[in-house]
Amino acid sequence: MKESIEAIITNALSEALNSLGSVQQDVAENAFLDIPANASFGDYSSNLAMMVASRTKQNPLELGRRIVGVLDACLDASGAKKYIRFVKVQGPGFINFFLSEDYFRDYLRSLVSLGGDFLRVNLGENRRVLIEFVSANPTGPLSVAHARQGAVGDALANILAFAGFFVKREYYLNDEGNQITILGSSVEARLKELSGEKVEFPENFYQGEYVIDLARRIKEEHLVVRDFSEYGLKDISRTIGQELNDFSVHFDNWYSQKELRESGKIQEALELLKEKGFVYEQDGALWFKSTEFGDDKDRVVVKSDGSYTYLAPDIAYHRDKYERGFQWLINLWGPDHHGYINRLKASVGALGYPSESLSIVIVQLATILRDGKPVEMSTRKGQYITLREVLNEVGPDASRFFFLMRRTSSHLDFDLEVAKKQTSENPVYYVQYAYARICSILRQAQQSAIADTVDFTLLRENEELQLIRKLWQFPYIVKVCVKTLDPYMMTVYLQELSESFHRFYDRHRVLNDDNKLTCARLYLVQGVRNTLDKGLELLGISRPEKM
RNA sequence: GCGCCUGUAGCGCAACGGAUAGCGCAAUGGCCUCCGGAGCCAUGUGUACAGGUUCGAUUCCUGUCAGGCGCACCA
Repeated sequence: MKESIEAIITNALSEALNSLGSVQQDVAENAFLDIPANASFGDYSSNLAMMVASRTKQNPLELGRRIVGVLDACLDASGAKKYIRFVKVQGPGFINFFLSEDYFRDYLRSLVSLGGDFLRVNLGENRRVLIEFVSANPTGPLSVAHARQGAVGDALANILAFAGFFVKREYYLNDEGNQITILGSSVEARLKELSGEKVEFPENFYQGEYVIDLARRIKEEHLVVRDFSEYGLKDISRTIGQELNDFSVHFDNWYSQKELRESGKIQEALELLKEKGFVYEQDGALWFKSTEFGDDKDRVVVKSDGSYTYLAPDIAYHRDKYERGFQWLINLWGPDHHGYINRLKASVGALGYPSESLSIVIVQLATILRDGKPVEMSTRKGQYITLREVLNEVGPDASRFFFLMRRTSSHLDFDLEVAKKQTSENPVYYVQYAYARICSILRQAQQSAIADTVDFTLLRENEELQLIRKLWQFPYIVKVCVKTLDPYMMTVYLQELSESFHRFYDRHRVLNDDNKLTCARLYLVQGVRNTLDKGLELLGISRPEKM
């Protein structure tokens, strides 16, 4: 009952609208119930009256008042009325709902007694989601761009799982092709160099220091390597896995492109498209009619020399994702791939799947600044800041928070010098500090102070009620993250929650002379702890009990 | 040339088409006999430009200007 008050209000609103006879179904569906930033506009706010009024040319304020007039009966029937202090039409026609203090106190009671699971929201209904991210070519260490994708993808996967989706994380491993061949040649050339041979090292070889390291290890350990590509691939993949692990980014599956090809699935997928009449031959190549699905031009899938373009295995790969039973595919890509969205969506459409079942999230680049100047990045030249360096310099918690702090679609400037200098001023510490403070309080609290029966009505200070209200917003924030496919709002929320806590802490003592009050406040900070704990966990950030 | 993203306070960024455009940093001044001062409180300037859509625009549309990125039978 308590957690579904949102549903009750939504139902009551549409019932009230119905009883007024002016049903505008499409409008009513687009109306929303929002938690306004400003508490003076209530705890829930609906724009329903304005939406309908604009369509029917009525006065929104007047319509709002008429809705409120009949709303009372609808709410009364559901038994929710005792939790609603009043409903008011404000501003240009918002219908604002003000919940009672007891409602919030009941929320706190449930939160503490049920713990983190109480916060869970079921939006996914166990729908199977495959989220694919990072998928960097295993030809060099991960860059900061990959790091950001890792942070966003991992957090997003956590949030989706928490919101009731069945989530699997996947890394698509490009373990064959030109790039890998060149990698092998690069390693071999460096090895010869180390042995004193004079070899040429072409422009298109991988120039990075790590190739030399790799070759040096082969030489020093007297390894017999038959296939340098294979060796380089294995070694670098292992390094990538290790780095991601140190960054708390985990995958359920590493999907090999090589195995995909060997399984014959690429051919199968192309046959399928052929049967459906979506491919044709021209100039000796095989083309996919992606224009029939909204792409600007058709795309080659098999080159005139008989080899596949990148698109061919990708079509097969995505078909395989669906074949494995996933209903929703989420791909995180860098901005350099945005031109690729249409053709992949076209592929999915051609295979017969709804285009909404594939979501592409473009993770904008993180520009690395050193001494205020952007660092040129190129995998080939081996000039870039690696995930490893960021981890060493800034640490996993701060860097993860940092990568998530801006909207995923926004550019991110990351000045290494500043990040290092301001480590203690990084917002992540503000949040973690709140957590550590609470742990400290709980350590000092007498066990006896935590009673079975708590009088939550003792929590009546402004800062206390505001803090509980903030706690109560957590499930709403989870919903926003799912809707926007962006963990960013969670970072904002955790900072706001910490702020509410610090303010409360500064003005009121938790451990005080009044046993009953102490007890109630201990429950309050326990609730804050549960919520911070869950929020940080979803973002993949540690919760230190001492700092 | 075509396409995508971005122009908001000194800097970095917020604001499902909503209400008085917010937050952090930096700056100035206050707050520890008391649970962790990595904290709290106070102080203020702004939507690149020109039109349009509507009850209402930072948000949507058109154009101009400025910045970033992408436009392969590469991956």
